[in-house]
Amino acid sequence: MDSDFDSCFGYDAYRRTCPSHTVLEMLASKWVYLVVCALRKGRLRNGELARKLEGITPKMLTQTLRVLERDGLVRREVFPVIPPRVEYELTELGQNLAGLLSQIRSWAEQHAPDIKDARARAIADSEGDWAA
Amino acid sequence: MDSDFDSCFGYDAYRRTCPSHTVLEMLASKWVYLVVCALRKGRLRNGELARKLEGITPKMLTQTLRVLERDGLVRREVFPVIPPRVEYELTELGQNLAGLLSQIRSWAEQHAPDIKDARARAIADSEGDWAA
DNA sequence: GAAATCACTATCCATGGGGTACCTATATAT
DNA sequence: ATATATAGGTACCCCATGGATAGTGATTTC
Repeated sequence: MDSDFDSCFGYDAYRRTCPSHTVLEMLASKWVYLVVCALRKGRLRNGELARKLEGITPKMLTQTLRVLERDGLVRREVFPVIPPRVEYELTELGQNLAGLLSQIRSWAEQHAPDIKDARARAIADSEGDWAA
Repeated sequence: MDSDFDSCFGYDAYRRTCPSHTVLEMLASKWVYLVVCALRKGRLRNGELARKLEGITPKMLTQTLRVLERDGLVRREVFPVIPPRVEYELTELGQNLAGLLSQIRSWAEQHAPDIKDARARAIADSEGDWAA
């Protein structure tokens, strides 16, 4: 197993029309990564998420949470109080995914220096072209 | 370990200015996922990739490969023949990442039915609102 | 009574993702 | 000799989306 094959379960993410392709499209978002990772350790309120995810705008936060809720990865609970209180938590499916996304985030943090170096080298190389 | 902590290695992907944040941003692309996964089993030519990734346009393929090359995940080899021959393969860093991305793709294929159902339910629920 | 909290919603703007057409040079087909 | 195909791109345009800013309603705080 371990995804040695390109496609399992009868679905093929390489195919435009395959449902798994649209799932991959949904996951391919910086904010989806970060929101799911942030919720991994427990339920959080909108404001708590906003403070944790530096630079996210209210619009993007709500938009991302709505998509995750629609796709069954996040559960939204509203408390009918004033001022309003809304909490978000991962569903079982969401927790399942969060493990993988956390590994990606961890990989990004671990290899950020390598990639920074690669980018610097790419720029240096391209600047050597000026006298071609 | 195993990313039980939110940030390791002194990098924090939640911070806008952290290099790991820009790495996550780069990875948050449908075509990056698919190109890296496609190269996992060996080097491929531009045309082979184009045929494998249904629906990718030449521009997006080239753009994606250039980004991956810039970031040190893909190596590009040009053979000076006519007609031109160019091959792409993962670097060691790229192969390292490909394992994780393949797991995500595999997860997407495995859970596509669940998410399809969740979306159908979301639509059904919202359509029940018309008489609210 | 002015400001802040809280969870949004609405509106605007700009970036860039994505599509189409085109390019170079050769081999093959007609 | 002309047309087509291959191969790996580049140049140009469009619009959808990401992202910034401002507003909403009710309540507690200073």
